[in-house]
Amino acid sequence: MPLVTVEVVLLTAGERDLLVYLRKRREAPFESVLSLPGGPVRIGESTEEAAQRVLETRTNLQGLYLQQLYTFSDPGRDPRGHSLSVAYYALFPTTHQRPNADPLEDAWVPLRAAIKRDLAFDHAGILEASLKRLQGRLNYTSDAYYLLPERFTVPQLQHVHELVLGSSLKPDVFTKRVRDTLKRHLTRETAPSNGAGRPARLYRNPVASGHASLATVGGAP
Amino acid sequence: MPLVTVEVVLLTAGERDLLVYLRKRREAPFESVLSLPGGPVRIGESTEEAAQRVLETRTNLQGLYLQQLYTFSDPGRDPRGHSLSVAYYALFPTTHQRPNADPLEDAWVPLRAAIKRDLAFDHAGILEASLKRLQGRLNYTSDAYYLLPERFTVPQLQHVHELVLGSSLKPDVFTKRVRDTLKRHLTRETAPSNGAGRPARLYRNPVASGHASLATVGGAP
DNA sequence: ACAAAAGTGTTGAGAGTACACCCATGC
DNA sequence: GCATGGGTGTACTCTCAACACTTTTGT
Repeated sequence: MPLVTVEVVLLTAGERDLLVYLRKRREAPFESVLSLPGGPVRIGESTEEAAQRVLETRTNLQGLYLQQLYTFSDPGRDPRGHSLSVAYYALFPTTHQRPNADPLEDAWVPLRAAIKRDLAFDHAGILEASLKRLQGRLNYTSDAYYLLPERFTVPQLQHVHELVLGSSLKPDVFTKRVRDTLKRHLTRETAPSNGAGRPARLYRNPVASGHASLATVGGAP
Repeated sequence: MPLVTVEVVLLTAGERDLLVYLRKRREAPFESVLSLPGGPVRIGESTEEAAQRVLETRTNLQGLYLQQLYTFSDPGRDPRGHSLSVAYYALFPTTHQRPNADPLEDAWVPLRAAIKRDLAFDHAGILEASLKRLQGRLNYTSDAYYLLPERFTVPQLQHVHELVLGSSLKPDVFTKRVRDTLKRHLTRETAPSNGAGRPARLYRNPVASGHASLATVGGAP
């Protein structure tokens, strides 16, 4: 029987690209190579529970939005022997500060750069599949909102879309596309001005309930 | 470690609904209950290879179009113990006759009826997920063509779309939607008349290469 | 006042729908 | 010829992109 593991692609919105959480492996094979957080699935737990457990162990984050991506089962993907990985992607909102335990151990890496790097196992391929899936789901799911804080502006939402698509969008066109669906969530507040220009209006995040929470303090970070 | 298996949702186009291939279980649990063809994944084979092997063992069909659906891992899904199933759906064109070994052992069941039945394990849920996925992919993939023979007509293609969507489409609207993409594959032949009305024009199937082939004769069929 | 960014109103092109009409076959 | 179903052409609608314009802030 192949060994069953999960891998988690933890993503958040950075300045110029999506950022993916990677950690430096301590064990062979691929010692000191960057890899996705992951681990074996235990008896009696679903793969989704395993993914949540891995996330909490590595980053102290609980209850993140998870989406099953694909199951990778090429017998050659792990040099130690046949292992099968159920990959999930997790979306971390820009609400809180990003957890980052030890700069020598883990890192937030720009996604497109990470895909081109030499990562452990087939993890570069898993990142590529995550990006493609996210791009495909962008316009008919709420995925983008899981990358935004509890209050956000249209320009912020546009920025997330641009990060996912990897191209820039025209502000007026984008605004029109989302105005109708968003107006239900308009607040009377405006965002603090960011130096120049008119401040944007704030919207309530429609998926705020599913947002991240830091686990009870006591863990590593 | 959970046990790793594959399940295959083998679908084809029937008269009034999609048909799914189910077989009557011989073993406990769920003895003599209808279930999806499936089986354990062997060391050294990918889940896709395992799915192909299961298909060939059960139906003598080789090289069918397969699509990974989802991985089901609820620890309670198998009463014997924790097992994880990677589900695939397979599309069987209406080219050849449908294989059907023993009417007491296996059957082609209308999909929507099957979803409502009491099937073994969580197989009804797997069927439901297959239908939803197929519906979502219908308009931006070639899935529909994998259900059609090597030569097909626009009304046949429309019929497949109607089966997947579960609703009827207007012939003129549908024709316009597919005409441009299809005209590259128009042949000079026309279909034999089906009793009344003008015969439809035949098109070459754009995905005919990926079609089914019966394995070397010698098995059960 | 001016620059910068947010937000709005108007126009025009393209996709998709409805409707009407023409074509090829069996009886 | 007529019924039946396949195929096409035309007008209408609705969405979406482009462009021009107004609003609100910081300097």
